[in-house]
Amino acid sequence: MPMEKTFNAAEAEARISQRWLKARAFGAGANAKPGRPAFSVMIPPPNVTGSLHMGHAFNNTLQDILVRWHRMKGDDTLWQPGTDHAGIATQMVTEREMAANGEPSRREMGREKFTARVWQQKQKSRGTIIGQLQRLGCSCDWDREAFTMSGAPGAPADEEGNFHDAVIKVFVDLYNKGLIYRGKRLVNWDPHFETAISDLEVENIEVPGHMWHFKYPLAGGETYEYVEKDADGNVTFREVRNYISIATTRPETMLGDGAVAVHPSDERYAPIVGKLCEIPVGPKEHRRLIPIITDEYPDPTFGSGAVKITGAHDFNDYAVARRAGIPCYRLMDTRAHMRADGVPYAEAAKVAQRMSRAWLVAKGYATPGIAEQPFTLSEAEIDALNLVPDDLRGLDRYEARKRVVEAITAEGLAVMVPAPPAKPRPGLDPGPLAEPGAAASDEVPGQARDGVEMIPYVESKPIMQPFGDRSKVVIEPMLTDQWFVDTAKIVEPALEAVRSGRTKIIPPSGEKTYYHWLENIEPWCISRQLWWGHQIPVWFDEDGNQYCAENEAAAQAMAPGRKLTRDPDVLDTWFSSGLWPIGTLGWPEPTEELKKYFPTSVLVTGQDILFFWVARMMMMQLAVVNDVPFRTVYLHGLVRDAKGKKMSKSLGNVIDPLEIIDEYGADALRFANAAMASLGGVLKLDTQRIAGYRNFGTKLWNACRFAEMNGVWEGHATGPAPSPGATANKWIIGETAKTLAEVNESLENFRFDTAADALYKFVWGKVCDWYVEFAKPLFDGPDAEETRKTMAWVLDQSMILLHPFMPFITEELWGTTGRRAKLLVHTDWPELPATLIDRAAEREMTFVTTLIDDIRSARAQVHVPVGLKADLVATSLTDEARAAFQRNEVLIKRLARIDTVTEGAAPKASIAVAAEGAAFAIPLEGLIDIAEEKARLQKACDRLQKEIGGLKGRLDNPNFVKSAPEDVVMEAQSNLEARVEEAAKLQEALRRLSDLG
RNA sequence: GGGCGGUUAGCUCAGCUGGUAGAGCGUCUCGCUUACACCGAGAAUGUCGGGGGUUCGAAUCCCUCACCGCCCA
Repeated sequence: MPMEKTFNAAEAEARISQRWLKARAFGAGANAKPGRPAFSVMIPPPNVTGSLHMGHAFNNTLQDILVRWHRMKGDDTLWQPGTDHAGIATQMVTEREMAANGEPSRREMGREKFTARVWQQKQKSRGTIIGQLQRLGCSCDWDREAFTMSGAPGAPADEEGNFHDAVIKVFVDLYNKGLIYRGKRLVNWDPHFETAISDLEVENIEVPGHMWHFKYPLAGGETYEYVEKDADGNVTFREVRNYISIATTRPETMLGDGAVAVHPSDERYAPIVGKLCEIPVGPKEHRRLIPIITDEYPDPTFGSGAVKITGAHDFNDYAVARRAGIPCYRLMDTRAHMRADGVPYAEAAKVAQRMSRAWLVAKGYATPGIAEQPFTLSEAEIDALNLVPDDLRGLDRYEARKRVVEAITAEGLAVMVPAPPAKPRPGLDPGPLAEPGAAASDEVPGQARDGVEMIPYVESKPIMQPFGDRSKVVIEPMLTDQWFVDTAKIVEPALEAVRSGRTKIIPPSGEKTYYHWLENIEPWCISRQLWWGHQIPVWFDEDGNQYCAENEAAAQAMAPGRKLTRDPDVLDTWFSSGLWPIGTLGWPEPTEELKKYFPTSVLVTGQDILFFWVARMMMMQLAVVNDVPFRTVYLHGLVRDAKGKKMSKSLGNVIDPLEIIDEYGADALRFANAAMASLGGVLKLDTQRIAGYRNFGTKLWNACRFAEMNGVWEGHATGPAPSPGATANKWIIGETAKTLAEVNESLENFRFDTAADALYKFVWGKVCDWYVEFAKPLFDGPDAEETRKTMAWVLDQSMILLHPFMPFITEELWGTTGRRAKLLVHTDWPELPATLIDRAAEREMTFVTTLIDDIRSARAQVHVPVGLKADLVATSLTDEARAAFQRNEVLIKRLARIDTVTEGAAPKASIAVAAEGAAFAIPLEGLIDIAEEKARLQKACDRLQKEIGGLKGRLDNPNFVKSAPEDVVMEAQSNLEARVEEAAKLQEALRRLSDLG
């Protein structure tokens, strides 16, 4: 049955996939040859509930190319697949679906039932992305599919694997080594999911915001002289004040202020350091007094130079508070509503007041009263204090903000400025952004003073705000008990491994980023207040003592007779995926796979995930098994749309890889991915380009179809390169060997783009454009048999070399073009010696192809009809050129559309073509426009002259000849000679035409 | 503010350790020559972001400025 005109990807892909799977072609060690090394790759596990997007498609294409290549080379290959339980994301997806179905909420269900429900969701979703990866052609060992939560309590019976035990064991080990600790720390709190998240899961986005300026009155009506000076020390402003001016973007957090801080060098506030000031919110009779302290943190040039310190709700403030011993008062609950728990405000405020007083005494700013006892509170006692005034309790943080601003402004404690356009007073400098009343809700009637309308000073300005990368709500820094990995203690080996080259990161800029992050590593918060995940294996007794053990029985054994409760938190998903390399290979069992495939060869992943995952895997593997997880890390950029925009649903510019596969086939998408994969930078995806690579596949298809029509495949069997006699055949075999070398070298260096480029140029530019054309006349001559053999071999090599890039179409061709011993997926990657490259054949074919090109170009430019067969006169020929010409005369005549060839003098009316060692003329009396031909020749001469000028200039420069390497000088010399020769021939032709007039 | 990267043909990008710019797509002209119109033949197009420097020679190395992007504050 003759071949179709095009490859039917939609029909064939599923069928071919099935064949591979049925043959277990992707199993670990499939096609491995004795003595060959192992090659292993861990898939970056996609979210189990996710679906394939372009980033996955790109990432997995590259992995598959490497894996298929190594497998064909006979390496003992493993591509380990699997999915990630993705704590927050999966919990979110499940809850959303539950709500849509009208199922009971998570809280109504309770933890156990909910967890079971998420398992259902997982089983339902799991097939989606795995199936999509298979559609892309990923040759993972699917029988080994892993899951980061396999083996966890509650897992369905048919759920295989046991990743859970590995995770728990690592936690216990690290805990016992003192590398994991629990503590009350300020963490990023997601009020939507009501869990802590790591700083990497926070996106800082600049949004429009406001900065309010408020007066904090000094205690007891005290006053001081506030003086501002310019750079030369001249006084520019002087005023007696009874307050200190504070700027804030978050007025609601004033309730939790523990101090006001100024820079130690700030002379303006020196007189009042160590005094108390009043937080201007809350019931008047219970206003809290807080100390004015010094710290390096406040920037004297920013705002008023004074900063309120709210240790429990701001990371910078937290650091200041820790340094100064200032208490941190938590104001909000898990949903970022103002706290409604605890004793009434009046009582809490009284206790906090004593804290301030005690601080002054402790720091020596105040002398203790005779009966005054030192006053301290434990962390837990401070946390229990709710300093939210009764009327604000239970409010959302933004509602509370609004109320606080209103109350302060009404009381006259907002800093006031004259309404624009009047110029504001010095000392306040609202700047151009000063905006009366700010948001409509903040509007307060202006107060008349000295006849000028005064308004509250509220700056409208962009502020950086943290958002949860999943929930998209504003993150609240929150003081909570969390578990941390003491990363500082395990970071050094991870740094050392890259510094020493034990693990190589490419591109090298990735290494710089890696160092930068690890050298400034922060403790890693690994607890999450979720239900879906690995529950932390720590139990507490009634006294709060911790028992860390692999299970409850073991914990109980550590605490005989005590009643234990387990920590309800789960581990950060990245903690478990951090163990992906060893966990998927069966660790802690000393499995064969672990021995063979660990450390893994290559990790291919996006550069956005360097910190999240790569760096943490490095730290964890080194800490747990004292070895690097991978030899090489290949980082690639993010896939964008054709204009470079990030693909997002809201922008509507998402390109769905599955739609692309439907329309163009997986091979086209894969080849496009490979061709785009230059090192570094952004990846802009253009469907036109994908269509181009679909066409490329068709091109190969049709070359094979042509071969079939010419009986090339009859009796064909895969074998070594034939030894033909015809130059064209020798030449294409050499080209094949050169291409193989180029592909090998490119892939060794992870240059998927240059590998793809080399293959494209070879298959289209050499095989299809030239070799197939050469073969047509050869099939009619004495060399027909060897040409058939050569073409079969060359097309075989093309299929083999393209297979890692375009597995489907090549496997299909492989199956339809001959009797094959094995599937292409397991066919040996060729080893072609350089001796196959015949330099003489190469030179001869270059002569032939450039001559054909030049004749075609000359004809086209002077509008000789393509259909017209012209005559050719060789006006001069060296012996070598004559021999080359004669040997390939049939090819030249056919492709350049030449009728007869003679040697002799050029007729006057003819077009001229110069070649190496030869000059030709095509007599075309009456057919060509003399003026046009003259113009063409003149243009060619001009171009040559310019080149000659440049080359001469260089060679005439004694410094060039003296300092440049010898081969460069020689090359310039021979180039010059060739150009001069060519120019002479064209000049000669030009002269002949001029004679004609 | 700190760090990293980018700025090359209309578009998207290559261009290694300095030797005088390339590929795909798009554009234009011609063509149904029995593998392929998802095709063939031909053509056009760039003071390699600006300025300075090193060098016989710079897209390539150094400095500087401008703009863009990413990461971290």
